[in-house]
Amino acid sequence: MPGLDGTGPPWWGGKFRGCGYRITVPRQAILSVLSKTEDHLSAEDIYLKVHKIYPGVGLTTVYRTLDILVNMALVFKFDFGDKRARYELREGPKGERHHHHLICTGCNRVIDYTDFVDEEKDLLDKAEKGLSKKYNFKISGHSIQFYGLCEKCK
Amino acid sequence: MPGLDGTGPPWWGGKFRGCGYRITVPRQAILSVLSKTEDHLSAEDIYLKVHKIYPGVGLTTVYRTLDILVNMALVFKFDFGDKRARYELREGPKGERHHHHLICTGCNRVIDYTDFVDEEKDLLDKAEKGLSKKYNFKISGHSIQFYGLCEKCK
DNA sequence: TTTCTTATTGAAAATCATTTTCATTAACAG
DNA sequence: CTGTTAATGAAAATGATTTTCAATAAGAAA
Repeated sequence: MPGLDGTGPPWWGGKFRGCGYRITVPRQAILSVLSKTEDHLSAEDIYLKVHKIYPGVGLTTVYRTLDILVNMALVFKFDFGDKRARYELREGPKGERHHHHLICTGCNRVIDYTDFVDEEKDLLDKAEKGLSKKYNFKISGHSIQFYGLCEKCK
Repeated sequence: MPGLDGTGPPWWGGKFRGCGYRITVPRQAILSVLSKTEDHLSAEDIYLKVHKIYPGVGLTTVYRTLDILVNMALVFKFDFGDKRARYELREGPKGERHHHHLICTGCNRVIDYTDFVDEEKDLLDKAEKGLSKKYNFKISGHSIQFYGLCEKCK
């Protein structure tokens, strides 16, 4: 198999080893695909892209690798309400961008937005503190999303 | 079939007709179950409860009815990350309570909370206005949830 | 480099919530 | 009471994801 292109976050090699995982061609290919897009790809989207370059890589491996990447906190997994999960590298091509999603219930298009995230952060921090104390809950994450109809669909 | 107990929101009879739907025994039974719980029931949970009293009612009908109820805005449909959808009557036994969810990723327990919902509402209103203008998006709803580990699981 | 161990893999089968199909039944308008 | 047709249940279909299992390849050790 030909070598990879070396794109993608440079640090995951070490992180992988650190977690006891082997660095394999399919895993590199999947990370490479994720690192080259701004989109919210489904497992099958990723499979198709990887498959073009490495036809040997199967869908099962894509699922397994994505699971690992999510557990390693290298990748976000989202659920936008259609059945398939979507995946996004935490550190995108332009560095980490904290953002949320605007989901069109008409065409399933997803718009990233970064407006209000600062205000949101304040509120979320406050809520997190209050809730974790009141309910004795160890909060590890949150999700905010808006649903509606995009320009074209409304 | 024996009659129903007459619990549940009193107004849905008319609302049903208004939408051109027939009032049937399975539909009444499902609404009755929903109106008697504070829990976040899955379709199968509801099926099992309904089935105890009306063994003739099938799971398919539960799914179909829930779909209708969600579309009529009588019921909320949630996705807590385990695969099954959860359903909640909008107007619960104690009247409508605007609340959000704290989801334990350990045991899948869900805690309703109403703290911070006022502050959240302010933020959400502001965000909704801003986003709908900026992205020309007609916002129809939102979802906020926190994930973490509950008392027992952490 | 070569060998060895075992994590990783792909293909196919299994899962499982949800949806569809279709012949039968029951709401309810007239 | 009767006719129309929406609603129903059982079974089959769907579709994303997971599991199984024998074959393969990563990387430590020799």
